[in-house]
Amino acid sequence: MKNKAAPHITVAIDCIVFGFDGSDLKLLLVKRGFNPEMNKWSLMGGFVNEDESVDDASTRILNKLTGLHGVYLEQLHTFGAVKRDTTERTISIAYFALIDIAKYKQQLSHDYHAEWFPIKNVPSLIFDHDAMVEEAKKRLQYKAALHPIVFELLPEKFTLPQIQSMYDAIYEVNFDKRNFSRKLLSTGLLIKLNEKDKAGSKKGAFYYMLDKEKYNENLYKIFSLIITPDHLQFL
Amino acid sequence: MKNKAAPHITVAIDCIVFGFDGSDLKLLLVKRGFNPEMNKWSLMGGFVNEDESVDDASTRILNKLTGLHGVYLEQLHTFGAVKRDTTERTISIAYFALIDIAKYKQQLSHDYHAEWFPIKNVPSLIFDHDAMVEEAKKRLQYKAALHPIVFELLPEKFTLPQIQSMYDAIYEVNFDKRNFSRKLLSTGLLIKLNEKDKAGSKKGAFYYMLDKEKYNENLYKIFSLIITPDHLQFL
DNA sequence: AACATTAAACGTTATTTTGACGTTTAATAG
DNA sequence: CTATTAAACGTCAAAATAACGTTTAATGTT
Repeated sequence: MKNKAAPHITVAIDCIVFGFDGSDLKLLLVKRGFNPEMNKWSLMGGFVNEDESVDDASTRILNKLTGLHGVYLEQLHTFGAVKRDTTERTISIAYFALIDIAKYKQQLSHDYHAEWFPIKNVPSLIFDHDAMVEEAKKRLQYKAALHPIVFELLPEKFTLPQIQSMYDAIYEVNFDKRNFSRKLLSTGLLIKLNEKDKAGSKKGAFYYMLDKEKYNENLYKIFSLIITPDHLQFL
Repeated sequence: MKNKAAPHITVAIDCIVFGFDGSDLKLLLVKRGFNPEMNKWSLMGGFVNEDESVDDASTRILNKLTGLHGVYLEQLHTFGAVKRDTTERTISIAYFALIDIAKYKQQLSHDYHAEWFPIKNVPSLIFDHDAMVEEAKKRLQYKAALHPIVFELLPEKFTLPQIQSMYDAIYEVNFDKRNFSRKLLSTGLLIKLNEKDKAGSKKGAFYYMLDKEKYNENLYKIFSLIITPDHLQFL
């Protein structure tokens, strides 16, 4: 099939930005600043330029809002219904990002009116953005079942109760804290520090960090956290 | 950001078609019929029309070559490097399909010169099609770890040695046949038939089929097939 | 200083699952 | 009737599991 007759379509990028603040999983939304659907909550997005790859475009767009570099960013799914945008035919390549909220600099929020929402309390969004968020949540569940990517949501040092809170939020279940802790520590992925975080209890919880040297050989062990039927409801 | 200034880009579909013939996992390739790269092996593809969604486009393109309906088709990844196509800027939305080769009607192969290749013996492909195949293999490994989608590669009735052969091919390992069989049967996903397939041995192997009634409640159990470190090398 | 309180840490137990592997069986060929 | 072959059936010690209880560290109050 020759290329010349092929239609040309506008290609957009939409970003589903997940953040964790130490106790809750959150989603970053922006107020749309123009018609149609002005002033409604939306995912952050933009268009792909002619001289950049779609991955470069998504990095540029994400950096423009958050000011962050080196954020975990993964392509999710391309949404391509004919009438998904009311102005003209547009396909959107959706990416999801994982951000430690403590690292997020809010310097751009006056430009975009960006705001974090708890994942359980997301307002209705424009176009197919609701569907994008659902798809991203599901992808996160799949990915986190077999890969420790959710550590991208944590700061360099974190506690066991914090990690568990994050897993509880992602899978929408309550893991047994004794079994969760035993299994996670048995993966060999963590280094225990001598400092404690006293914010959550009187005793204080030990800080941990990822053992980068053993990461590659132990990362597959993360699956053992989720093998109980209750934790596999997302399938 | 307003839409009017956004560039328009050609949007293509490329299909990675996996098939299983009862003993080997295979990939369907076509000989490219026009320049550039005429007569070289390539994935099957086409362009998205203005009046169809990307999912409809992929179904149309796949049906055009294979003649099959109801084929398992899943969006894989959008490839969007600037110069991935030498004629003009094109992004490609890659899908992978799973086909039972016995159902495949070769009526189109004179149009496209389509041919099955064993997954371990794939020739070099045009553009970024090699990367698409690698990405699809990895996605299949991820997906099959948590979901019994690979049954889409099997006929209605299949044997235990056939399923294992398929898993061995997907994960590039040799599962222990006694443990594999015990675990798979313990999922409750299969119904044992009274017929035997005598092609592979003198005793003959019992046929099984999927228990559709118990599918939803048992599908998560498929993960138990792959929890040994050797089987998780794809992570 | 003593006591109360709280969440984190440490732990127990019966059951289930696991990997590694051997043996028996069904059916065909000679 | 015997030999052969792959499928089916199985054993076993070790490891992991879910469910849950107890102890500890540290702070606040009296």
